[in-house]
Parts: sequence; C-alpha cells; structure tokens
Amino acid sequence: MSWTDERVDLLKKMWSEGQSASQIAKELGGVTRNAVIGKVHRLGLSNRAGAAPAPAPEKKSARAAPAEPAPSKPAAKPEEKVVEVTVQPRKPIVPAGQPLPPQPSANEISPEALATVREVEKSAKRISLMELTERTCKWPIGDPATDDFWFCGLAVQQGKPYCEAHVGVAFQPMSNRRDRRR
DNA sequence: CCCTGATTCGC
DNA sequence: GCGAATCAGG
Repeated sequence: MSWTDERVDLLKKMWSEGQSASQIAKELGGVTRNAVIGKVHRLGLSNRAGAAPAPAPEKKSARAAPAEPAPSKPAAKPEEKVVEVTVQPRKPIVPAGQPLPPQPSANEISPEALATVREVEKSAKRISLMELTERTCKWPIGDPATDDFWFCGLAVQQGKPYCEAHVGVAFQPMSNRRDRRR
C-alpha cells in the first residue's frame, strides 16, 4: 500500500480528530500503526492541537548514541523561551472528604448480584486508572476521593466495559428492580 | 499485558 | 519517503 492522496487525507482527518495511530492504521488497512506514526511525523503534524509550544528542550534522546559535537562546554542553556502554558481551567473533580452522593451503582441491585460483586471485589486486580484497557473491567471500587479507590480490572466480557459479575449489576433490566419491600 | 506516540536508521 | 524495530511511558 502506498500513501495516496486519499489515504493521506484520511490520515490527517483521523489524526486531527484525535484517533490513535493504531486506529487509523486499522481503518486504512495495509499499514501498521508505526507506518502511520512515521507518516504523521513526516507530514509534520506530530502535535495534534496547534497549541503545543516548543517545550521538550531535549528528552532523554531515545536510542542511538548522540555522538555529537559537544565541543567542550555545554554552554549553559541558550535563552530558552519559556512559554507560560496556560493550563485549561481544570474543574476540581471531587472536593475530597465530602460524602459522595450515592453512585448509581450499588443501590437497587438484586441481593444475589450484590453478593457476587462482593466476591469479585475481593479478587479484583485493583488496577489504577491508567491500567484500564478495553478488556479490563472498569468497575470502580471504593471512594474516588481517597486512596481507597481502584478499578476491578478483571477480564471484561466481550464488548462490555465490565467483567461478568459487574456486567450483572450494571445492566439490570428495569423490570427487575421492583422488590424494594422496605 | 495492554496500549500510546517518538525516534532511529536501513532500505 | 517508508516503516520495522525499538524506546519510553501510561
């Protein structure tokens, strides 16, 4: 496969839409994500938004020995124009400490399912947010405002965001929540 | 282990 | 120009 105008267009489009290289590669077909990334760089659109200043003075140069001039004196930093990056006004997620409103999770679920969940939570992998993938159960456990918070992390059920047990409590037919005989 | 982008370098 | 191999990191 070669980079025809069409394919490049699609690449540009998807890349600017925030699609990942692998997704783009999958969509284009006939190329790997590496090919896509390579192309992206050659096209000079490595940074998706145009908002990336020019940070990265120099990272740990990936591999390969620099073998560069380096006369004798690193000559202290040239005046690196430090761009004041205005961070998006992040909204505080959780005030912390505040009693969280009851999550739409463990409230009106069948006792059996709830019991099962308890079980699962004991064998959960306790993965962190960054460990989440398409095939890890994303069921949150604990209080997000504290350290006592993690995700189930068990193998998800095909197509679902949760493991079998959690799918059970997450997707309950409306018809099944009537027995709140309180 | 899954995935992401970044970089290098032989072709 | 291309992209596999490799790296760095979530």
